[in-house]
Amino acid sequence: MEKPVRRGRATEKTAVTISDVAKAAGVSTATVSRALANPAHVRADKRAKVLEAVARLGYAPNEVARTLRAGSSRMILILVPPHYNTSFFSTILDSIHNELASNGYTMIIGSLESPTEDGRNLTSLVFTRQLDGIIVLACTIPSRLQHSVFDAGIPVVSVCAEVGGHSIPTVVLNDEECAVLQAEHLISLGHRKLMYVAGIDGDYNEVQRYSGFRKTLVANRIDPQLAPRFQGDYRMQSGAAAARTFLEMADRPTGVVCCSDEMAIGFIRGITDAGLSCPRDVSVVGFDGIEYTDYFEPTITTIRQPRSDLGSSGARLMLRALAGDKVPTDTRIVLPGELLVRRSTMSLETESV
Amino acid sequence: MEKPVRRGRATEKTAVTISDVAKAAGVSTATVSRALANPAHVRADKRAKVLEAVARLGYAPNEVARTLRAGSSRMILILVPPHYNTSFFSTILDSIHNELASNGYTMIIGSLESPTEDGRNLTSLVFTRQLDGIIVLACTIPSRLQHSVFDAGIPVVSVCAEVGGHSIPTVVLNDEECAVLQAEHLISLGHRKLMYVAGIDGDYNEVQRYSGFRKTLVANRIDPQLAPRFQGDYRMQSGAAAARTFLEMADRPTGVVCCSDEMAIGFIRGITDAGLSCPRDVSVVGFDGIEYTDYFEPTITTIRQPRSDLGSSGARLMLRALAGDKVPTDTRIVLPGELLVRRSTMSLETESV
DNA sequence: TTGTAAGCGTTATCAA
DNA sequence: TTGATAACGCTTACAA
Repeated sequence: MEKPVRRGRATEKTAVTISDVAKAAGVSTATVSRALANPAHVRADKRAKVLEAVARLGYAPNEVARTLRAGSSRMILILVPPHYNTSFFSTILDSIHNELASNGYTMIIGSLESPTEDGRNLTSLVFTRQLDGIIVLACTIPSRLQHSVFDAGIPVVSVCAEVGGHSIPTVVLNDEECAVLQAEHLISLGHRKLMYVAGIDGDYNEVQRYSGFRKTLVANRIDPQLAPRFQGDYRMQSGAAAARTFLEMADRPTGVVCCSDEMAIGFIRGITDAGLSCPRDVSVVGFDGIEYTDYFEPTITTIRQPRSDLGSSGARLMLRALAGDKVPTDTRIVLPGELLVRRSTMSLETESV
Repeated sequence: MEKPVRRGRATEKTAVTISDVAKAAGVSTATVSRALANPAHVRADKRAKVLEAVARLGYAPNEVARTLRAGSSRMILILVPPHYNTSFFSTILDSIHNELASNGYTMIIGSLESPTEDGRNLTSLVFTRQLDGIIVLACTIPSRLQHSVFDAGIPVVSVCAEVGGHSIPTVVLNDEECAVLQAEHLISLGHRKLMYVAGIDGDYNEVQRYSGFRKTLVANRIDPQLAPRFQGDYRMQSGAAAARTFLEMADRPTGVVCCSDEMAIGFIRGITDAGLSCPRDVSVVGFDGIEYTDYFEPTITTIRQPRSDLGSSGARLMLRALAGDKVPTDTRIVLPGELLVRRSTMSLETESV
């Protein structure tokens, strides 16, 4: 037998490999591999020897080699939206992580955040890092990226929004009904001149919520055409911009429905700077239920999203798909939001006292 | 020549490999590899043929195989603290990402977030996924993890805090001086009864800032022993808890220095709920400069951290180390913070008018 | 139940 | 400058 000649770069710090363990335990590498991955198929005494050697040598399987050979990395990519609000998403990420980790999967986070990030990095990540799956979190996927994401042949699950153009298993909030809750709340307080501060135009959540808003007006015999709609982008600055528009109106609305809490905060800041007061001069409802709404002055009436459930339901859908279970592409899990009434809204009557 | 028998699992979707390209271009796989990684070492005409084939077949090198062979993944792990505040960290992550991405590195984010995450996942990530480096972001590393992180033989850089016990290249804010700015600002407004709302006990930033706070009192002939220190944890809830403690005091301070913006927000919420007003009854200074401070009512006086610079400086340190440059372990880059005076602080005299 | 050995897709050494 | 080929460390089909 020929002595194997070492080729390639010299390993600076030779890690413990499976053959070291095999040698130490007096078995073959195959047995070590089996003892670790498939304990039932290895006789107890050998298994014990292997485990002892593993512990003694501090062996950890090289995941890169495992991935190359087995064709699966046990890594799930979570796509998060640009400028995502951690106040909102961290809970979701956390619940996804818990669900995946307890099933042996690692999650890595990819964002379309920076200007330099046109998705090419992620594309290559998807194609070349042997990802096992992708969870899309409230993202609109650029078409360039869509191509690669959906062609990679790995399961994709969407959470918090539907991905336009592709039918994939999805977990969403009952966005439309929640917007109904927002508007009905204001109307029940006597407000009939309403304004709508929109999220990113065309965005799934935005479309759903605006639809609920309009339907509620119609149901209450208010002409939706007369309710101003401000085009925002979910962020605080656009809420402040909405306030500027609001302030210039001759016949100002008395109730404002916002598509995010951040915009509600920005809006209230804007009208406060102009000497108006919330809720005395105008009632404002937010959406999401981020922690800040409970600390802001005034505390903000909003829709609480079941973040943990959204995340874990999405992760479980992914795990099912990874387990080979054929999850129908039209699977929709719809979770209910909840109206939290706080101090940014008050009845119109009270105001005129 | 023997026909190679296909062993192992059948590949469902055979991706384009380097040998497909080699075949199409009429060269060897070695030449393809060189044409891509080391263009100068390949004759122009062959290189052109290779590139054409790459483009035509849509070839993307399998990074897993590359990593296994080359021993480097071009992946950097960013360790983020539990419950990290995105409002603050997203800018830092973004600048790190930009710096790394433009040098061919991918960043992955690992957090010590969840209760189930005791660091074992990350340990295995470090050891088994062939990471090239670790950037520790404002983290206190659990000792269990420290072992693996520092023994992995890859460069580690710390950003926003020093890692206790190990000397590694670090980028930090001049925390102590910033705390001096906070305290001096209040003192210059006539406040001499000051309270300090602390971050996590023993935490690097906390220690530095408290030191600056105490020094400023001493320099102004105020006995630091008489200034109450509330033990918080950087988060909003603990700010509200600090307010409850404050409210019970017989002789209430008139100025409050907080170790984070979130605690400042929580504190103001707490005293507002009790019928007090900020800044009329008490002046409050935050720390970090998150966007919310500019939207909260009142807007909050705080310390602005140079987040982009913190991130990119840290990333550049990492890139230097990856390039083989021996970065001294005692490297310290200290960046200056800036006091932003807003409306949560006012002069004590004005109050007594 | 166990061992042998092929092969995952790349890079890098060596010889030409 | 190029090609043949040996690893990288692991899993797994197959034979024993």
